[in-house]
Amino acid sequence: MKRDSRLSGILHVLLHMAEHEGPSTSEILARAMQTNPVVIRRILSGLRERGIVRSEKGHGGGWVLARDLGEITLRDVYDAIDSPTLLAMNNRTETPDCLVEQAVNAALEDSFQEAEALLLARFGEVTLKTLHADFQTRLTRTHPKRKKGHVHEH
Amino acid sequence: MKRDSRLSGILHVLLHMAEHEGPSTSEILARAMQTNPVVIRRILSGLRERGIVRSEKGHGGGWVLARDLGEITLRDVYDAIDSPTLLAMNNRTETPDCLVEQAVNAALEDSFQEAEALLLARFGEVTLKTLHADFQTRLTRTHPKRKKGHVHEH
DNA sequence: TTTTCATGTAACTTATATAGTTACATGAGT
DNA sequence: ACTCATGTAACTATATAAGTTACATGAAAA
Repeated sequence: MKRDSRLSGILHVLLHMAEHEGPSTSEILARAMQTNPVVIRRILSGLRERGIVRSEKGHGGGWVLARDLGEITLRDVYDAIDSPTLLAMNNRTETPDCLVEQAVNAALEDSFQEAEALLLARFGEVTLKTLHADFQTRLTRTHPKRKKGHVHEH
Repeated sequence: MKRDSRLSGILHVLLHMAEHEGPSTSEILARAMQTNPVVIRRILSGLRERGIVRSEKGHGGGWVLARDLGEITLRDVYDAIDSPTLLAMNNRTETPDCLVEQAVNAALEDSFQEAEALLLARFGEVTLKTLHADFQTRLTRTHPKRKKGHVHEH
């Protein structure tokens, strides 16, 4: 299976939006994420529906965060991209007649649900503000002199 | 991504092998798992390398468990099918230059690793004997009269 | 010793999901 | 009117699991 990297990608994009003065166009954001503007618009449209970002058309248009960084959890973002499948594994049959398979499925299902619950709980604990603070720390470590540096080379 | 159901499928097959007197052919096992014999042979060949099953060619040949049910954990089986990816999500870039992306990746990576560790730990706690006992319980609930029933209709 | 049966394995096809691209409509500002 | 940016449908590319075909290998039975 090709693994889903939308959450990782879109968090990156959101933090860039936060650093950017005024609206960011999907073209600029796509460059930061090294992908196509349509991919950005597609993903961000989900976040717009959830009130995480806003978009404007035309001159001076683009995307802005609709809430404070501290008010956006990874869980919010995950939900806004339509809660993609977390686990790469599955039970072969969802509701098998075979009692052997039922026993197997029940055991696996337990573990799967625990792992999913743990992931979602972690996502709920982390806000974009947390990530932004971590970024600032990394920036200071890398460029100790500069108070507020550039973000990257794109 | 298409989700991996090999673990679920092969556990089912192993328990059927345990119930079956003498060697089970890949054709019989494939019928139980509703798939192709080659798929069974392909997966079981990994388990053979780990000493979980043995196979014999020719008349009266087929597959048998090489160890006691209590000596085979789900973790053993998982490893034997080559430790497939557990999580359906990925970081977009593994070692990004961008500090923003590094902060994002680090946060996600933490959660991902916790979830994976939890799954593997659970797999390590459960043996085929556990699953077999659960199966027996289900059997008794479904057919209270019978001491030792058939397994299923395949 | 030939036939039958079962595994071993390579090569190919199918199915499914993410990601990327093209093309064009819509609407806001200049 | 012209430009810029989003909105979105439709198509293509890519990756991975799963299923299938075909045939070689080797063991037991006839």
